[in-house]
Amino acid sequence: MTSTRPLRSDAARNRQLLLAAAADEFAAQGLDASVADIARRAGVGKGTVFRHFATKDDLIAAIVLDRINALNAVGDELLDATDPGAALLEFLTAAARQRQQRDLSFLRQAGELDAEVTQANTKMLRTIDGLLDRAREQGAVRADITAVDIVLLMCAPNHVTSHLPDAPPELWQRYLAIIFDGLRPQGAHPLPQPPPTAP
Amino acid sequence: MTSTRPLRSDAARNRQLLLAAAADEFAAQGLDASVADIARRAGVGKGTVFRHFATKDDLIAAIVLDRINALNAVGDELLDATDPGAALLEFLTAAARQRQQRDLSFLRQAGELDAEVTQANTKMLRTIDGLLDRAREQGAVRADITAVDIVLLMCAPNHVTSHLPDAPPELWQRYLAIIFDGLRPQGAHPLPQPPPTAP
Amino acid sequence: MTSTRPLRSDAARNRQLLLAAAADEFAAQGLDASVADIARRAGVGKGTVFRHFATKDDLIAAIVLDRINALNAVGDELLDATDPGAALLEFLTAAARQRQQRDLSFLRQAGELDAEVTQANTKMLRTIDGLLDRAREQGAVRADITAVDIVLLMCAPNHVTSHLPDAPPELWQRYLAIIFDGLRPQGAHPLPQPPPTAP
Amino acid sequence: MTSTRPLRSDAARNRQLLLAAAADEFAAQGLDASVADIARRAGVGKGTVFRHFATKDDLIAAIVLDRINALNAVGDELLDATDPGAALLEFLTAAARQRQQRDLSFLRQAGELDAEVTQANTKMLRTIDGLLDRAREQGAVRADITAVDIVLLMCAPNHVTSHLPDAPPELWQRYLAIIFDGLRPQGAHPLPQPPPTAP
DNA sequence: AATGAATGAGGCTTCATTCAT
DNA sequence: CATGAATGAAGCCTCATTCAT
Repeated sequence: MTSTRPLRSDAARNRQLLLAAAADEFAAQGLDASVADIARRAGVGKGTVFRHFATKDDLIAAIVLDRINALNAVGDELLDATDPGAALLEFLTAAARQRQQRDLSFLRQAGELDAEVTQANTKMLRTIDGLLDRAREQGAVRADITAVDIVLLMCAPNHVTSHLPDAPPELWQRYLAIIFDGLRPQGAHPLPQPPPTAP
Repeated sequence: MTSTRPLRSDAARNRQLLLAAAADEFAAQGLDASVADIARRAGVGKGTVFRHFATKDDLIAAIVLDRINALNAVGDELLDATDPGAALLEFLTAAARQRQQRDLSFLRQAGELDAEVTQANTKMLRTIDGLLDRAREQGAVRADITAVDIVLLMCAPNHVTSHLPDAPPELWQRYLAIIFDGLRPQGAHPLPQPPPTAP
Repeated sequence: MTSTRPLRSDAARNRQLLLAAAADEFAAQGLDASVADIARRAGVGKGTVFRHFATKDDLIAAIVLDRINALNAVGDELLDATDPGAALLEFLTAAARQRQQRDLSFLRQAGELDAEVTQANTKMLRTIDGLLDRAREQGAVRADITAVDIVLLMCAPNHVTSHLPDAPPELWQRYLAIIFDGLRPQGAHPLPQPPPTAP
Repeated sequence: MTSTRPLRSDAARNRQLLLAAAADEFAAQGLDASVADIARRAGVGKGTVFRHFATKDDLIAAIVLDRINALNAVGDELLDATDPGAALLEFLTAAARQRQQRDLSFLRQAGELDAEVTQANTKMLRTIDGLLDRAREQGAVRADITAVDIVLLMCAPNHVTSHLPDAPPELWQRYLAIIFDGLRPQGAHPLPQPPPTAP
């Protein structure tokens, strides 16, 4: 599915419809939104979902992959930004905005999925490493933070606000700001645990 | 548990067994761990679960209630601590240690549940308010942080580490430290969004 | 249980309490009222129900037996009545009043139960035969009716009114009257099917 | 079935299979025949039952609706019959034949179910009113009988025979004849209770 | 002898997935 | 290719019955 067949015009359209519908439905109902609901929202038959994604998990993985790739694109552009500190914040902002509303933490589920997601994740780590290095050089970020730290903290703002029934849609910005302040060198205290390794 | 019947000798034991088993199972498999699995882990029959908790949701609520009450107890003691900043950190540490390993964020689901949990939550907010006031006076915490902020951020360290398949059990301390650094006055930047109100 | 042990004073009381409570509960909720509900209504523990009646079916059988015996007593007295036609109507009235409100047609279920009920049923048939013979002689009842017919038609008035959600409590009298008119010789048409035999 | 979708070729067949199987199973085991048994008898999977009838109650309602509609069709034709008295008897015969063997008195349960059944019931009352008026004019039926009486008495013949373990399949005709004789003007005695109102 | 805790079979229902149309 | 019908495993829950207290 990486680059097998070019995929016919309307089949490609259905695929996009489905990814969008699934993302919406998962956002609205959580990870156990039913395939039937997704199909209905996409305006296609239930069977069509399985023609495009052999498994519900595959569908989830595809969404995750899409998101990581989009983030990677953003990240790559930001590597050339003039203000590295602002660039890193921008990256985290982009990440949070993506998951708006509800925390789509299928990341874990998807982590068990093969090749593509893992690969995209690895690439993301490299990109973040780049952003981080530059920000650190600039003194915008404390020294004891690694790319894995960033990946993990990335989900926090959305998760945190998901506990509030009627949170205003941009509330995550508040918590991203707090966390980002925690990443600055000013007032940084030594960290009690070493950074984790593999993502 | 409010103040109904004393509960017979062994029934009480089973109730505790079940609460523990359920917490474990939820931690291991997420919120949709099956009642059957919980019963099996507790070493009782499936029916026994329902004798103690009329509904799966009731079981969840009971766990949540237990935890909130425990936290409230810790919090109340910490109100008398000599170092208010350390006390707040201590409180957050206790909270995170409770959820060890995996993020038990049924809090939201349970929030919709009746009287007792809501009430305990309200009390927790008041307790945190107390801790926060004192820490703020001492200059250990920035001024623009509210008790609701704390409640929301409380879950973050565990959630964050839950994305790592084989995270070391104490890794959450690292992220709690980072977040707590974000709560300090040093290096604090103005927050882009106002604090949310009702929990 | 026929006449084994005299049954201690309060045990006998509990037995009556249970029979009454069960009859009420069955009348109120239908045949699948739970044993727990019955016990609660009787004000005893669930276990006590099973001490008195080994099985839910046994409990039902006991109720049925009680009722049949009561009817038999009424029937025996009516054998000496001066107006045989009125006596038969009286008997049917007594039968219907017993089942007031809801049709307790456990008769069938109970029919599968051994000795006692069967025996009481047989006796009832004989009693009805007596009532019927005398009424027939008097010309109050058509000739082609048998005791089994009476036994079967006995349940009809209550059953019929049970289909009305808010039937007035004495409505069954209306249908008993209609059916009884159908048993009179005046305007009787030949019956298309022979009378059934064994009850 | 109201007027939604045409229903695909084989789906329609399964629907009929299910209705038939359900009626059989209910007749054989009473109203709490299990959905699993019904599915097995229909030769389909358990899930298929729920594809066609969202709920066990819906299935029951569908059966009831089918039957009432069929009866209504019969009744409408009989409105044009030459002998009104015979027509009414014919109607009651059709009703009883439908429920052959065992009394399917889900009518009450279904009465609580929405629109369609209620509506069909109302129509049935009107039809019976028509049959009754004409029979009364002809002097074939006593004056104090209402359509609701007929609806209620309709179930009696089958119910009555259901208490006999091995009743011959046409035995209900005997009791219908007796009851119908009770509806004739000859030998009618005044009724002790007024007719009920709403069905 | 009574109580109520424990049990597990069985009921209804949902849902991912397969398959005939 | 798309559709939606069919399937059966699995989930939550109820309840008659047994058993320790």
